[in-house]
Amino acid sequence: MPELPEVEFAARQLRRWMVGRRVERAVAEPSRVLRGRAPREIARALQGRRLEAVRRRGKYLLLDFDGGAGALLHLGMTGKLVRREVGEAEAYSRARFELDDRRAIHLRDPRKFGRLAVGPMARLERMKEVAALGPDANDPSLDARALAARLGRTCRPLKIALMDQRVLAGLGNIHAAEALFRAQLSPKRRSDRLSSAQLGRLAAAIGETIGFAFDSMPQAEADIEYVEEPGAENPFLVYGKAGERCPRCREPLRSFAQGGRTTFWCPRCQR
DNA sequence: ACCGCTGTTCTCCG
DNA sequence: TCGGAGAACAGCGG
Repeated sequence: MPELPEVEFAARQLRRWMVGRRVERAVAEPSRVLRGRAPREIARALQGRRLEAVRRRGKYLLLDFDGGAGALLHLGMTGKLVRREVGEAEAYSRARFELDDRRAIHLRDPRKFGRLAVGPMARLERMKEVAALGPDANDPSLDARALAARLGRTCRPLKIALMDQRVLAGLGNIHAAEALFRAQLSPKRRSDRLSSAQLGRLAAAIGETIGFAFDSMPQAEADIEYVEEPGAENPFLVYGKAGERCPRCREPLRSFAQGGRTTFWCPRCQR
């Protein structure tokens, strides 16, 4: 499920549900989500702590508890946060925080691609995956110059570089393809050979892509669970639309494999 | 029944 | 050291 917009949605939900609350019990099942750490380490690190803040860095969630304690959460491909009553079962729950309001926040992750780590926040922030993250794709100061500094570091194809979290944090397969379509740039182009006009277009396109995704998402004020209805229409411009006509030039859209993922694009108007 | 997949990380290879 | 391919993780939906 999650790229940057969905993770931002999860961050907002978590703030509403959990900031200011005390964790009465933290429970985790042994699973690869814990990366070999013992469930009781989760319990020991978080039990009795009050959540002070929730931050998002790219697709990571950083939970700041009192006393400098922290939790680092990545939703992987199928992870999601849900709120239940304490005692209510949740399928595929890999960890849960039982709060002082009789609610339990579960990390539900059927495929176990997600990740939960706990410990002093200072240590979590020094972990390589977090420390090496590029600037947030949603950062309003991301302009042509900033993008040039990031993309100039590699000669890989644009689409691959945009999905590299060390280059830019937050874009995944869908939004990288969507941003390139909006910028009219080929996913195959070398990252380090863009003109400043093209970089400007790309910076704007990334902002539009993320903004559009935010806008088409339910706002986190209500206690709704974010689930796409089955049969809902594909909301994207090119993702998942191979064979359909380009919304800009009517050329049939195409797809091809790139870095083990499927890239969707318009071969006519993306150059 | 089979294939693909909104993510990350690892290994193997050039 | 870089980069590409493929595998692994594991369940669901088309």
